[in-house]
Amino acid sequence: MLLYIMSSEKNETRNRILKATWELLESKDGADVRMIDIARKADISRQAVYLHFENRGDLLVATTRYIDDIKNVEERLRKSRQAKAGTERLLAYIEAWGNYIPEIYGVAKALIALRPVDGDASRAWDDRMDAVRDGCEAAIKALQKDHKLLDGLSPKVATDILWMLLSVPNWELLTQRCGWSQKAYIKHMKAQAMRLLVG
Amino acid sequence: MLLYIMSSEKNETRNRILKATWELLESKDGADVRMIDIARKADISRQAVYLHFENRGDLLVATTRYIDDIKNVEERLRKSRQAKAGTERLLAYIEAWGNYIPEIYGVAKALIALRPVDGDASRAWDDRMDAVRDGCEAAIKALQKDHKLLDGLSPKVATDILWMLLSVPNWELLTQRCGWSQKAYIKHMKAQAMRLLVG
DNA sequence: GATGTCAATTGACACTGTGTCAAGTGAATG
DNA sequence: CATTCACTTGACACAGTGTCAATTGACATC
Repeated sequence: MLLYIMSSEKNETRNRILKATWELLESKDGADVRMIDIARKADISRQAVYLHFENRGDLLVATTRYIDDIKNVEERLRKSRQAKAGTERLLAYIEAWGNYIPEIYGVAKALIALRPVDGDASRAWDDRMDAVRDGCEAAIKALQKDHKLLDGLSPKVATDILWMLLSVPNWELLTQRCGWSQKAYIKHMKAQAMRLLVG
Repeated sequence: MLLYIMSSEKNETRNRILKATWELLESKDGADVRMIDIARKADISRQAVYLHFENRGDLLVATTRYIDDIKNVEERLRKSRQAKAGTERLLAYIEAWGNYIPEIYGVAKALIALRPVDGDASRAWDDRMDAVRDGCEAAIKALQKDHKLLDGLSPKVATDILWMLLSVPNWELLTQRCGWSQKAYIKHMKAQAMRLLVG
């Protein structure tokens, strides 16, 4: 307990930086969030940010971890794994991940924007997407076990398709540019997955 | 004829810059192509690039136009519009656009990367995507006319779905990260469109 | 109460890339 | 011969990232 408080106290500034980063990335729809903006929001000097994070990429990566912690992704996705029947599980996964996207969208956008330039950001984002792919793969495996996978579709290809369907750019296109509500997005994604994967 | 030669001669350097930009964006998989790289490849000084293009965004936009001209997009897409039956037309459009993506991929990537920062690049890319959407909409309309549109699907939603399916990020995910061949990509996209839209 | 530690501050600076400007060159045009 | 045009060169402003050295103020320890 003492240890917990200590580390919490010690990381107070660090957490304030992470929170500031998150909030700025969420609010400013663009990714033109500078280090100085973050510092100002966290009420410290620009240089002090570098006492806690090596560079911009490092900070963004840490921010995604921070959000995961607070939003408790693991918990949510675990629930989707409890569904027994293959199709139920597929739908539960779509619901869990699909509803998580809007919560990380701000950071995701910044990370994607940094991708061509920053190797760290690139790796961080790819790692996260690989994790999503694992989830897709597991859902497809469950489908296959129940003999519900569409005829002529290999698990690999089915996983690829589901992964594509649930990508952040697709969510962005449909909800931000096409004006779909989050509810409509989830509904249609479920319907599409059923049509494309379940036979 | 004289006029043609004159303008061609006059624009020789301009075309060399466009060609250099294109080639660099294609070759360097990243988008870290600097103005000086382009200038060097075009065999002129960095500053001279600004005699032909206002800024980086302007140059990138002009490069997409240049590629369109050389690759003759209009011609290709027009062919897809000649198909009479709704489903034929849908498939022809997927084939035409789907096979065009790899040819503009390098520039597309650079333009997308610039999006959060540069307003010009943003607008340029959005314009191009709007044009694709128009193509999708026309294909869906043709489908509807033939009473082939899946029951319960509005033309708007159907257009959105087709647009999403044929997006560049999806192409990137499937062919670059999942290792699909271009041929497999086209085949599966057609199959998916049929499942999702045709009833 | 002196000492040391530690987080943070301040001001300065190097570096990169974009975009601008002024002066100059060299070849073609009239 | 003078002008024009595309281009060159060198210099510079500006923005953003990342680094460094010297300093401050709080807190802990002996």
